[in-house]
Amino acid sequence: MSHDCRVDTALEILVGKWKHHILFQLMKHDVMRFSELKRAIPGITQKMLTSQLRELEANGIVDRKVYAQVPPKVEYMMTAYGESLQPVLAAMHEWGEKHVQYLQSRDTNKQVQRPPESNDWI
Amino acid sequence: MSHDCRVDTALEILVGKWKHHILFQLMKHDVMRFSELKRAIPGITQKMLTSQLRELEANGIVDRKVYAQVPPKVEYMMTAYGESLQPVLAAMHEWGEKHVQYLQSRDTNKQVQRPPESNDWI
DNA sequence: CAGCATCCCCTCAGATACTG
DNA sequence: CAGTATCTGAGGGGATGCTG
Repeated sequence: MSHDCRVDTALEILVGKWKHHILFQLMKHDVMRFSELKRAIPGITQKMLTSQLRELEANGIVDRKVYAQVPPKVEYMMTAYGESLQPVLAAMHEWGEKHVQYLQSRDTNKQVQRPPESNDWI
Repeated sequence: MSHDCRVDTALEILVGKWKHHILFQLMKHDVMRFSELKRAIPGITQKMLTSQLRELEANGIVDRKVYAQVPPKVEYMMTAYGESLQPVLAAMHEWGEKHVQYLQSRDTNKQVQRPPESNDWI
């Protein structure tokens, strides 16, 4: 009743300037080291990457594996539970694409059609 | 910046402390006046309600109908296009519910690992 | 390599007051 | 009734430096 809806719960997980980029990478690559993630997400700082990963970890979305060695090696991967976000992200991605087209067709007619992309969500 | 996925496009529409509450109400009621929305969403201020509605309107999600009369009367409703958000919100809501349960079961029983594959989320 | 610690800025959103 | 107009504080996020 007062649950209104749990959309905000999902939003809390996804909101954050970089969180869905991280999820995108981890869903694409299975396992990634910290530096790999940083390289794969242009513009992100260590601080942001760390904090966002910590939040995702605290929510059970990603797993963190630390190897006791020097130099340090830390691997990140989606948890099985985290994978359950896939349909949600897919729905958002799909709608987002439609919305981009919608805005283009609405705002102006001289706008060129969007070129094909290769790195979409599954 | 990120051309690899359109999740952020959907996020831009949904993010905002009150936006999904407004969408929830408008999807439930078809047509609502400004004051009805304000009453239906406890805690929201006029400023927030106005600004969020303006953004939704600018994105073609909601429609604003002004009656030229005194006192003023303004009605808000989902656009046909805005209705296309419904499956996205439904997916997020569904996942949010599962996540709440997941957090509860994880917090109340920290020793036992939850079997990830035998589940019905999604 | 993978971080933590600081400092700082800027936006979001709350409170309050005013208006056609 | 349905809005504007201001002021303000909190915190999300950036830049930089240090460390095991």
